[in-house]
Amino acid sequence: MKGSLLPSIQTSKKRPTAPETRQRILDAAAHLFKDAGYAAVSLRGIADMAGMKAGSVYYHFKSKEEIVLEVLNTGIERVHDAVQSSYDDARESRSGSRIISECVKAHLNTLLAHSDYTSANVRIYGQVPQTVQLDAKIVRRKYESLWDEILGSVKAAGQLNETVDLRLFRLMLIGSLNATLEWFDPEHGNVEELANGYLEILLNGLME
Amino acid sequence: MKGSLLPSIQTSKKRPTAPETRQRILDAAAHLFKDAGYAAVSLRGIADMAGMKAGSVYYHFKSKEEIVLEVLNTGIERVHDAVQSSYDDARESRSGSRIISECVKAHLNTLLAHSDYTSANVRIYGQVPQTVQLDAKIVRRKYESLWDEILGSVKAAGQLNETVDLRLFRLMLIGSLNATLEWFDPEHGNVEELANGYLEILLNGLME
DNA sequence: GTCTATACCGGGATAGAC
DNA sequence: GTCTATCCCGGTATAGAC
Repeated sequence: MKGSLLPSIQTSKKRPTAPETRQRILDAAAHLFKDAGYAAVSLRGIADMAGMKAGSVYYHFKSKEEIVLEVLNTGIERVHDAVQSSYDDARESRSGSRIISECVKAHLNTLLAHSDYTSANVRIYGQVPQTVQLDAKIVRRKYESLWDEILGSVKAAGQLNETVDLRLFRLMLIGSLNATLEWFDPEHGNVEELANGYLEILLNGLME
Repeated sequence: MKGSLLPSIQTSKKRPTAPETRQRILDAAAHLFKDAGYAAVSLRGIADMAGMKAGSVYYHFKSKEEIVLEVLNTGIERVHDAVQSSYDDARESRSGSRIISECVKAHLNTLLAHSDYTSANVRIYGQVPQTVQLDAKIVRRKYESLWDEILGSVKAAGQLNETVDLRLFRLMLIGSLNATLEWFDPEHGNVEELANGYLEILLNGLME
């Protein structure tokens, strides 16, 4: 499941060409998108950062939409992989709070420190054309399912407050984690501390 | 403190003209901005929804930036007023959870059901030019201060978990509330139920 | 106070030389 | 595989008639 199954946006079969240049374009696009949003980023700007002229980009991609779709999907694939891997490791512990903690840290680290693709996804998903959103939704949903599986397994082990609505909690959790993008600066703050602070509130609650 | 004190963006002194038409333009802009983002909305689109031609808008506003700045500030003023009012009412109860609950409900109701201006602010703040962001930051900070006051008063009454970092909690709280904009549909769901679900997790925590 | 007309710019995208 | 040149469109903003 690399970049496969992209219904509406035509991703020209298999690109036989220059995987390295392709990457440079995608890296540049992800970096610019996460800072400036979708519409504000021009192909000229992307090309410039990738060290080429705008026209040359079209040898590698059919359109701006094809570029952004690949950025979007790569972004989710990266958090998905990171969280899946943390989940696989932590589930042996059979500790619900341990499992959730590790997965939250994986999500935050990928989002804030490791991947422009993931932060670009969070930042611009709501700004891209509907057709792109529709295509990107497939991979997104798989990521949501992963979290439902994680939280479901903890609940099944009887380690969760019975009254908590899992879907609602997942939405709140991912939403609050993604919202850190608006204010957290990884240059200044420490992601581990951030995660611990959030987890304390989420796991134990606010009230005395 | 209506729309006063706007340093960088020149808001032409005092508009002696047609407050009603002005409102129509701002209403249209807020509505379009909250759905499509900043760059994707054109002055032609705003004018169209306000029932006029693009050129006419410039009789009322100097630029797109002046329009968006006013939308942004109005959006914060509205949540601020709503939350302040709920806070004033609920503080008599001297119940920390009651106070927080009412203020959270006021924020969510304004954001999701009552004000396009507030949702526009949350949605597009990160997309507008730096100059506009800088000007809009003043009003934003006052709103953050209000929440610091609310949470601080509850903590001072000894009703909060001692270990909770108030600034971090404020960021997490507002972030998670604002993130509901991405998925919650007020036509389908009930804001009161949403608020109750969030509050249960935030106040009591997730773990058994 | 709103209109039409238009200037001006920068966007995405294509064609063809190299 | 990248370049230059160019097309076409739609954006913001202005000028001047009404």
